[in-house]
Amino acid sequence: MVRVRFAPSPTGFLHIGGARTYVFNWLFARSEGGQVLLRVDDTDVGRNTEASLRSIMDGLAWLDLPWDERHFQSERRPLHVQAAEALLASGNAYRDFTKDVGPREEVGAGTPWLYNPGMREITAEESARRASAGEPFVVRFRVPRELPGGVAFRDLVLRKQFRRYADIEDFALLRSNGQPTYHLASSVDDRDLRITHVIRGQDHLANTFKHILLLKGLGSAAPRFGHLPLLLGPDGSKLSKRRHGALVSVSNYREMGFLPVGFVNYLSLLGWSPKDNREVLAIDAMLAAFRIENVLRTNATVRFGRGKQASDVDPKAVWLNGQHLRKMPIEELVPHVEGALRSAGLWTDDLGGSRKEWFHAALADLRSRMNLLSDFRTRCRAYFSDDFDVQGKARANLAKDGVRAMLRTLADRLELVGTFDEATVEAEIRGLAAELGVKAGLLINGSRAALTGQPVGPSAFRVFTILGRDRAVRRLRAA
RNA sequence: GGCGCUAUCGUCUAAGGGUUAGGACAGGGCCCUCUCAAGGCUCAGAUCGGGGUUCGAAUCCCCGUAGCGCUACCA
Repeated sequence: MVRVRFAPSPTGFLHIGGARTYVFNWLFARSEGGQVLLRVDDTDVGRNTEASLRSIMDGLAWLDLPWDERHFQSERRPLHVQAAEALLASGNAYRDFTKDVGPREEVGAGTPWLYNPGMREITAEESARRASAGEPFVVRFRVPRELPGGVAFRDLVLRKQFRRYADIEDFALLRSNGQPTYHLASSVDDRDLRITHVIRGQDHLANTFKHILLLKGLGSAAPRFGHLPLLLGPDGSKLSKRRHGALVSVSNYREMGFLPVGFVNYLSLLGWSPKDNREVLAIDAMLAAFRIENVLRTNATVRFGRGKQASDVDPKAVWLNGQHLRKMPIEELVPHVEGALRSAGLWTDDLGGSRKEWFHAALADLRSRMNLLSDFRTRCRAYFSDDFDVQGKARANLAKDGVRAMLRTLADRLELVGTFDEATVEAEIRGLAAELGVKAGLLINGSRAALTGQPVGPSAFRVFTILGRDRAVRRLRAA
């Protein structure tokens, strides 16, 4: 049984790179009939925040790709400590009494740091004595650097990987305060939670050699690994919360009005493709086409459009969302639009009841012009409320010679016609235009402006029937 | 500095020895048309550089170069 995990640390909001990692894990596991676990890697107690955890959970839930289990790493701490002690006992780890010097920032200083001198040689007896005497220490893994070989594994994405023991540093397992490090906690949990495949960013590649070593020291088999290419910001650097801020926050996309499937589709295409020129993919289509070995090895740039606005995301993402918006069954779209309308106070319960059919029909007419859910509460406002602004160009259309008077005449006539359908409305408008000797466009565009406050939108005749006779006539007169 | 990963239109990508190097977004044009979209058609636009191997290289190898990652008692 395939079991994957997504392991965010709650030290910031969910960003687009994390979301993509989740999407790839999910697609891989589900396409293999496997399970998806969520593991909150909260070992760095000092940096964890409740707000961050909430942001991550909300963001993942919004993606609508459900997980099977959720675990908190902090709750598993005894297991981690136990593993560290086992490694210490077997000689695969040792105590390092060097005092903490903080981050080593001397990059470019020549030889890389691999271990602190003198510490590997301390005998077990002396080590135990100093520890019980209260001397602070960190527990490090003893990399068998005296051996000629190295760690080899076959990556699901990058294929054959190898690193010499001599190039792997003696990484920490336990901090001097007794807290497990990420390496220890993550590896031990992967084992205990029976994770079969670890799919994570390429920034973890160097860690993987350590984790394989660690697991081997524990006498356990390592899972399979797949390292995803990184997502780069427009400036070319790895996407990060710190550098790219709200621009890469998943909540930004949600607030802009992305459909979960539109957003997931966009993410799925960053570093992967079904190889047959299809791009607009529903979840089941992604599932059917997904192959982890088809994931690219090259980093992808996330575009933010030309401007610097948070709303100015990759135009292709918006396009993809629009494709889903107009291709998905209306019934599936409805709850999303409902949410958008609710947030603007435009939702009334009859839209789900007595006027449900009308609502669905209106969406069918409107959605080809929309790309984001938010468009329904802005550009479509006049269809759901009598309280709407008249845009500049629409105002200009109404201000043209005698247009307002003509619209009132039109209102009078439409009030009297027998059936109120598109053909009738068109006949009345064209007839009136002919009588008055003006171009039909004058009345058509004027009508749209009066009815919707906008210079653009669906066929003006259609707008009449969407709004219905009463509202249409009222708005013509009020223009 | 050390250790790695990578390199195709502006961007996302297809082609894993043989194609006029394909598609999509964005951009230009045309059609449709009451507007705006949608849709259809179309134009422009790329194999980082240099060496090999081969009848033949975007594809395999090497060297450069560039970008990115890692190089913590962060994850």
